[in-house]
Amino acid sequence: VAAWQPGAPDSFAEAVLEVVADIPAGRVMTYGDVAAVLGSRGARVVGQVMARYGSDVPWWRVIRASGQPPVCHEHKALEHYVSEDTPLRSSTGSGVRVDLASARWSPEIRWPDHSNDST
DNA sequence: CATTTGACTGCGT
DNA sequence: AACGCAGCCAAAT
Repeated sequence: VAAWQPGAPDSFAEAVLEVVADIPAGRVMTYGDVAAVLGSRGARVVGQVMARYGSDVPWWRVIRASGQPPVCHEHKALEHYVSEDTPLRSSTGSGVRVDLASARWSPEIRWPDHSNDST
């Protein structure tokens, strides 16, 4: 991980990896949101990047607009959700749905960190 | 350079 | 609520 230099995205993929890597535990973002943060609407492009380079980033924090992790990866993602205490919305019986109403996170927020303040 | 492919999304049936 | 169809966008072939 951290094989790329922050602030110097060579490609759309690099930018995606940065945003995904910025998602804290217990929070999730939809592909469309990540794409929107990058100033693009290529939700599928984000997914495509994840499929190729996502193996090095917390991809389970990036889900579909339906609140479900990528197909074929729902089970693995669920393991991470329960491990990160991600706000789920339905039972773990059939379909892992994340509570986007609460788990949705914005990379612009940045958690209140005033450990270094300079006036 | 043109075509094809998706870890997607939103709407209609 | 589930399934199908068309739109979008950047990368890979």
